[in-house]
Amino acid sequence: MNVFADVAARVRTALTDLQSEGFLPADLVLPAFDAEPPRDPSHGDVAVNAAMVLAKSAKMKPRDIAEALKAKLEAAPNIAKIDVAGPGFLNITFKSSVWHDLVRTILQQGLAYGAGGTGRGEKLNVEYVSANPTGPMHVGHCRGAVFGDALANLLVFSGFDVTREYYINDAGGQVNVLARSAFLRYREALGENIGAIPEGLYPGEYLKPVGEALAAEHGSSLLDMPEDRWLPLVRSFAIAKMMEMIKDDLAALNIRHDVFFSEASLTSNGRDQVKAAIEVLRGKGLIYEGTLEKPKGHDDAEWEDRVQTLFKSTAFGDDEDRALQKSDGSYTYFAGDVAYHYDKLQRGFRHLINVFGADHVGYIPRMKAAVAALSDGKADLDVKVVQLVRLFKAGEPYKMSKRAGTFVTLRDVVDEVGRDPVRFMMLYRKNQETLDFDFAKVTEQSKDNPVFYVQYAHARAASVLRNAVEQVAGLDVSVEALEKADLSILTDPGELDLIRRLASFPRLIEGAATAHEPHRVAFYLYDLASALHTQWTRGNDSPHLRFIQANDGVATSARLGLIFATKTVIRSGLQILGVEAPEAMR
RNA sequence: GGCCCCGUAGCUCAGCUGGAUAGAGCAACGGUUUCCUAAACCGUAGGUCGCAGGUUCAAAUCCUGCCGGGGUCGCCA
Repeated sequence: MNVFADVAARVRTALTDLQSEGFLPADLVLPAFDAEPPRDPSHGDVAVNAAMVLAKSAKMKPRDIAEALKAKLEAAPNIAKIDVAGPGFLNITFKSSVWHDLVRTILQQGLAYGAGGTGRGEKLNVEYVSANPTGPMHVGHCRGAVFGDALANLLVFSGFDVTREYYINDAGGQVNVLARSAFLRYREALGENIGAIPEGLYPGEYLKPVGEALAAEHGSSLLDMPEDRWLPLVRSFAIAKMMEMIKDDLAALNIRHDVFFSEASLTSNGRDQVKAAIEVLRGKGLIYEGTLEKPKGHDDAEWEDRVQTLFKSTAFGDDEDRALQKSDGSYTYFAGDVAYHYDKLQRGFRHLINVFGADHVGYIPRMKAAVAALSDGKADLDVKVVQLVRLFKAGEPYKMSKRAGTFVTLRDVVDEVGRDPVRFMMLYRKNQETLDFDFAKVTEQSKDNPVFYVQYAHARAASVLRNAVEQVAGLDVSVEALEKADLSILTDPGELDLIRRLASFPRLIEGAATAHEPHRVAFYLYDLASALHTQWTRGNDSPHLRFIQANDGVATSARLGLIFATKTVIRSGLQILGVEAPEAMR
C-alpha cells in the first residue's frame, strides 16, 4: 500500500476524465507528474504538481486545471480537503482515517509492507566483490562487498529475482605468482629454509597453511616435477584455498554469493567462450585488427604502435576502441570479461549491475559498450562505483602499509568493531562519496553513532511492548490483537508524524531500488528512529502521551499498534542493510 | 591533454531523479531525568548550495563554460 501512488493513480484517472469531457484537449499526452509529501506539513499530506506540468501543452492556466482536478477529486472518500496553492499545486489533506488504516495495514502485512514494488519477478544479476583470489580480503574490498550485498537485498525486497555473483579472476598472471608463492611455502613446509620471500612473490603468512596442506597431500613428490607440471596443480590448489578464505571473510559480514564464476572456465575443457563472444561481435561488424592512437598525456618514450584485435567500443560511446588480444595472441582481461557478460546474457539476464571500486571507473564505458553490443541494446548494465574508504583512529588518519605491518584486512575490521557497525557505516553514505571510517567512533554506543541510534530505537520499541504486558493487566500485545485496536485515537501530532514517515517507506524503497541506492534506506531509518525517540521523550513532559497508559487499555493498545508498526519497518529496513535489529541493548 | 566522481552551515554529510521558506549530525551556547531504557529529547545560533551564463511557471537538482579537490587513461587485473 502506497498512499502516494494511490493519489497519483486517482489524479491520472481524473485527468483522463477531464479529457473525455472536453475540458482538456483529447489528444494531450499525459506527462509524468509527482504526488509526494510536501516539505512543509502545513501544505497537507500530498502535493501534486500535475496542473503545472500540464499547463503548457494544454495551453491553459495551471490554476484552472488545478481547480478542475480539485472538483473531480474532492468527493473521494478518504480526502478531507484539497487546496489549490502557489503556482498551481494541488495540496491534498487526507482524512485521519487514512493514517489509521495505514498503521493497520502495516500490522497486517508485517515485513512484507513496502515490498514487491518494481521488480515484478524479473531476473537481475548483481556482480560484486570479485576480489582476486590471491590473498585475504582487505578493508578496501569491504565497502563494495557491503554495498553490493545491501543493494541485492533491496532489489529482492523490491520484487526482483536477484542472483548474487562473484567473478573469480583465476586466469591471469597473478594466479601464477600465487602458485609460485605457495610452492615456496610448500618447500618451507617440507623443512627447507626458504629465507626471505623474493621480490615479486606474495610474502603473506596466509600462504603457510597452503604450503603445509600441499605437503600433506603430495609429500615431496612435487619437488621432482618441472615447473610446467607442478604449477597448474599448485595453482588450482592455492586458488581453491584462497576462495575458501575469501568466503570465510565474506561470511563474517554475512555475505553469500549464489554464483562463483571462474574466469578460467571460459577457456577450459576444450571450449573457448572468449572466442565465441568475439565471433558474435565480429558478426556485428564490431571487430577489427588495428592500432590504437597514443593517448595525449602518455609518456612519449615508451610508446610504440602495435597491431591488435580491437573492439569498436567507440560505436557505443567509449573514448577509444579496446584491445581484446595481446600481441602474443592471448586474450586481454577485457576479452574474458566480454565473454563473461555474454554468458550472463545467455543465462537470460536483462538487468545487470556491477559494483566497482573507484580505481576501475575507466573500465566502465567499454563494459557498457560490450553489453550494449552483445545484447543489441536490449539489456541494461548499471555500474555502481564505490569510492575510497579512508581509515581513521580517533580522528587520526590511519595509514596502511604492508611493510609496516599495518595492512588492514577485512577480517581485522570486522573483528575489531563488529559486523553491524561495519555494514551500517559503509552504507551511511552515497556510494560515489569518499567515506571516512573511524574505528573509535563506530564502536561508540551513543546517539553520535547512527548504528546504535537506529538499533536502540528498535530495542526501545521492543522494550515498550515487553513492559506494557507487565503494567497493563490483561493486555494482549500480539499483532493480531493490536490490529483490532481502536487506532482512531492516534491524533497527537507526534504520532501522526511517525505515521507519515511510515507511510513514505514504500516510496522510499521504490526510489532507492530504481536508483540502486541502498544508502537511502540507512538515512530513512535514522529519521524514523529519530521520530520514535522524539515521541518517546515527549512522554516525559506530558505523561498522557506515554505509550503505556496503565489504566487505559484502549489508548495503550492503539499506541502499541503504532509502536509495533514502527518496529516492523525499522526491522524491515535493517534487514535490507543486513544489520541486526536487537530486541534489547546490552 | 581526454574521461569519471566530488564541491551545500565552522566540520562530516542528506536533499526523495525539477517544486513552495535548503535539512540532519558533530562542534558552540542554553535547557530537560523521583516518569515506559537520558544509549534519549528540546531550544538558540550558523548557508551568495564553488563561480558565470542558459533552459523552465519553478534549478542545490537539467545544459554549457570556467575554478578547486580526487581518481583514471594501449597487452596489469
